[in-house]
Amino acid sequence: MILRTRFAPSPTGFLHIGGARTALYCWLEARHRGGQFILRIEDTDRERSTDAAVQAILDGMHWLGLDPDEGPFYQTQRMDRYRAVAQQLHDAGKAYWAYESREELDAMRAAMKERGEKPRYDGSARDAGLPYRDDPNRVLRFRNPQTGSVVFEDKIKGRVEWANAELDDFVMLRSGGFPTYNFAVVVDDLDMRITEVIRGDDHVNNTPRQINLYEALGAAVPTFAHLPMILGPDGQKLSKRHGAVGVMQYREDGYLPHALLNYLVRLGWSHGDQEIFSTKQMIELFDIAKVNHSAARFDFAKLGWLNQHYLKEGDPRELGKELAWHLEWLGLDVAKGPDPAEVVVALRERVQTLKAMAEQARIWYAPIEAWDDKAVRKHLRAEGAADVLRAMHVRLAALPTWKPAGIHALVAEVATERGIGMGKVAQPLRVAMTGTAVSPSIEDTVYLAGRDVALKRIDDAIARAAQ
RNA sequence: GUCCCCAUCGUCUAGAGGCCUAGGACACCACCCUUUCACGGUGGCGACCGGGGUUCGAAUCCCCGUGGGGACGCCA
Repeated sequence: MILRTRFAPSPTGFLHIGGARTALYCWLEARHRGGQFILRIEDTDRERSTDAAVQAILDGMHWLGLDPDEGPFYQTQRMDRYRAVAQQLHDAGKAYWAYESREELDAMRAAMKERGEKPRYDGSARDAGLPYRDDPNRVLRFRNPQTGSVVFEDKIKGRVEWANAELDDFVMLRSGGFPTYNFAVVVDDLDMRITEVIRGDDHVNNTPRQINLYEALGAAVPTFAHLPMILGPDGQKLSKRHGAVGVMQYREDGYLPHALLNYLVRLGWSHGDQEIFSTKQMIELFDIAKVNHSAARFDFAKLGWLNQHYLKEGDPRELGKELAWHLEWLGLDVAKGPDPAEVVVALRERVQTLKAMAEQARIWYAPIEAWDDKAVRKHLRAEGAADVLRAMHVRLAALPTWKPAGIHALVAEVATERGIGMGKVAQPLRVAMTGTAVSPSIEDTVYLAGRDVALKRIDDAIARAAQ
């Protein structure tokens, strides 16, 4: 039997970091073991599901390169099937109709809590044999076993045993006729021939109910693997405040999909001391059974480090395309400046994200907007700075080929000629080019500006130095 | 409240009874490199939650405590 995993998000929000890791692990497990990866959208909650969220999830998965072998399947398109299975279970005496109102249910739970018990449905209608009737409170409940226990071998957590006495008769079909999560999941996983269910830790306690359902259906139970949660940097549950923004937000913030994948694969799993994994290595080495048992915190500093690692390793042409996207996002016209691929090479050792890179590259695509007073005073109005700038202007204007190496030679020449350090030449020039005292190597900074812009900025700087 | 799970540097983790004087990475600090900022290099700081067992020997196994997380819906 071929291994099949699935990622089954509900479209009530974007694909966040926790979901992305679950998807990655499902995908890796399938790839590692030559299986198939299925995507299913769990949209039975019509109140909260949105088309925009569906699209956000699809976009996020695609951006990360986690394309499914099958799907996306949508639960809302399988209603007939859920109803048929529900009917079948009802006819077999394994489900029953119940008509308690929400208020009654609330009161029931409140009373149990009062008594120090676990709040749950008390099974009032379980043996009442109530017939189907048109009632706004009508739900179909599963007749869960009341004795014994459910045992399963979780691939991550190990043996898990759950007393049936802890479970209640959960709702399978809501009053509107829509299936609930616990019911739909089982029917879907069965129909889609899922052999390995990999999902978040928050589903462990749903597992025993689902296993009981499989058994009521006389079906084979898949294996389960429950992933520990990802917490925010403060150790609290991930929320919008932390990293719980959509995966596409990471793109906007300048992260590379593979950096995110590499970060995520190491969050809860490891292979000795290895930190860097290519996609191929992840597939080769990933082992669901070696996933950690404890929750992990999300750390932006390490993600940043990984991102820069891939910025430094990547193909400048490819990275340049993505940089162009960020430049446009900042409202800059890429056509008005240097080839983004060259900018990548000049800046990738000094930034962690493409967003920061685009911001620093601004000086080559648009006029200098802000002057750093301190830098102007210290370098532009320094003794001999104007003279150095004039000398550079003359030489740059006459430079035969506009290349970094040639520019560097001129800077060295002017410094030697005057018996001053390189810094005395480079810094005034840098401020002239950028308005600040910080930028890439001076030859790259000048080169990327282009000859015309460079000469004009030197003129402007000489004027400014005299002010 | 009830049930379930978890517990090694600030963070991610290595560790499957002696290999541990607890290793790596990020972060942090110092120095080196240097035309700025970075990158890089070298070094440093830094952890087995507490208490009981088991054992010749425990970060590793067991129990209790503590702390953290999750779940208890006609949400997933």
